Amino acid sequence: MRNKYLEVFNDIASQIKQGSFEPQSKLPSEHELATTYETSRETVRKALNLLAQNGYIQKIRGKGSIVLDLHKYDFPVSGLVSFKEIANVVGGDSRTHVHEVTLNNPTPDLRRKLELDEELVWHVVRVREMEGERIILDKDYINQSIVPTLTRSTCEESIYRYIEEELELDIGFAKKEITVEEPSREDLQLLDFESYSNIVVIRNFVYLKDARLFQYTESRHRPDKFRFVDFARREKL
Amino acid sequence: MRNKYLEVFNDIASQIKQGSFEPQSKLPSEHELATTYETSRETVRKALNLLAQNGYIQKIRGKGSIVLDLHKYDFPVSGLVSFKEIANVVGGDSRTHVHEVTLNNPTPDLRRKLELDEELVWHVVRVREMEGERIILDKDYINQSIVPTLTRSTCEESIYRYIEEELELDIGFAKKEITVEEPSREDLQLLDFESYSNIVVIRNFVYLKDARLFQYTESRHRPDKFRFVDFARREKL
DNA sequence: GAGTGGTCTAGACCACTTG
DNA sequence: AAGTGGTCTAGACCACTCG
Repeated sequence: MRNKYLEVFNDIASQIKQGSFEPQSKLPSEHELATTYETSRETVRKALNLLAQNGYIQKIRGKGSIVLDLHKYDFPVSGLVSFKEIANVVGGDSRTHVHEVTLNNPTPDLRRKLELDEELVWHVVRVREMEGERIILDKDYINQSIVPTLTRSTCEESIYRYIEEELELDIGFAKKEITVEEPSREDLQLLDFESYSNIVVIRNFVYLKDARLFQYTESRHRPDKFRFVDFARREKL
Repeated sequence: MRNKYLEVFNDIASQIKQGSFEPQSKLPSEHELATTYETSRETVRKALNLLAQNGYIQKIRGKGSIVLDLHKYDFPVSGLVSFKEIANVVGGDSRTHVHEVTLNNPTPDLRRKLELDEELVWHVVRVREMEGERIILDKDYINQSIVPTLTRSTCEESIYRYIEEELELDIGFAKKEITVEEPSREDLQLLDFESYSNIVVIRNFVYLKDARLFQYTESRHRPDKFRFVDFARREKL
C-alpha cells in the first residue's frame, strides 16, 4: 500500500468488518486519527470520505463519525464485478460453459453501440452454472482493436482477469442498465428455465481508464436467482 | 451556493450538459481552472472528483480530464429519488392513489427491520399511475417517533418533501435491494397487470443524516415499466 | 466554550504522458 | 523537459453540537 489514505481506509474498514469498532459507536475524531496514523487531517478526511461513500460510516457535523453495520450481512454486488469475482465471494460450485467465441463484422446496431469504424468484434456467448443449474446467459461483444486475441480457455476462466493482468489494461467505469423482459428463444434453450416467464437483462457498456469503450455486455439472469444490492446517498447537487 | 467547489462543479456540469464542452474533448487543466475560478487547486480537484463520480468526466493522469457524454440520453434513476421527483423529470401525467394511511403496532418482523422497541409505525399504501396505467405499488412503513403525524394529503403529494421541508429532517442514505418475484394477490388487485407474470420489488431501508433508520419501503413495479440506470466505477480497495 | 466535522489555501513532491 | 493529475502537509476559519 503506497497511499497513506488507502492505508487508513483499509485499516478502519477491516476493523469495522471484524467488529473491533462497534456499530452505532463513534470513531475517534479526525484530529485523533491524524495523530495516531501520523498524518495530516486532510488525509484522514480522504479516508473517512471513502468509508462514508462505501457505507461503512456516517459523518455528522459537530458530533463525529458513527459506525454503520450495513456490511454485516451483505457483500457488494453493485458496482463493477465479473462473474468470476462474484462466484468467489458467494462460494458454492460454479461452472462456465463457453458456447461461442468468434470474430465478426459488427452489425450496424452493434457498430453504433460500440462506436466503431472498421474494427472487428469478438462475440462470446457463455452460460453460467451454479449448483447444477444454468442460471445466467452472458453475451459479450468486445472491440478487437483493444483485445486482439481471445481464446476459448480465457473465456472459460475470466476475461476481466485476462484483460487486467495479461494485457495490463485498466477497466475504468461502466454504464449499466437493468430491465426485465420476455425471454428469447436462446434464453429458453440455453438456461434451465422452469416456469419463470421473465428474464432480467443487465446491459453494460464498459470503458477503460483512458475512456475508450471496449465492451458491450448483456447478462441475462433467471429472475429467481437475481439480486442487486446497492448503497445510495441522498445528493442535492 | 455558498461552497466554492459546488459552484465549480455545477458550473462545469451544466456546461457539459449544454454541450459547451464537447464530448471526448479535454477540460482545461486543474491549474488553469484554479486561476479562472480564482480558487486553489485542491478546491478545483474536489469539484472534478465530484464530476468523475457522477459520470461527467474521466480523469487521466498525465493527460487531463476528458468529457464523457453519458448524460446525453439518461437521467439518473439510481440513487435516492422519490416518485414525485422522478415523475417531474420523466414528464407525462402521473397520479397517486392513496389506499391506506394507518398507525399500527408493528409486526415482530417489521419491528426487527426498523430496529424498533415500542414505537408505532405508519403504514402507507399507494398506487402510482402513469399515463392511465397503474404501474407501481408503494408500501411504506415509517417510524412514528420520527414522523409524528401523517395525513392523506401529504401522502398524495410527497412524503419526502414533507419530511425534508416541513419537518426539516435530512435524508442521509439508503440500503437498497432489487429482486424479481411472483406477484402477490395485492399486486394483481391494485395494479394493471396484463399478462406479466413477475414483479420487480425494490426494498429500501432509508436513514436520516444522523444515522437514524426511519423508513422501510417496498416499491413494487410492473416489469415492463421498470428500468434502472447506474454508473459504476471499478474500484480496487 | 470546547470539541467536532466542513471548507479552503499555498505550496510541496511524485508519477505519468507527450513532444 | 514541460505539463498533467495524484498525494500530502500545516494551518486557517467556519458551522454545528453539547454540556
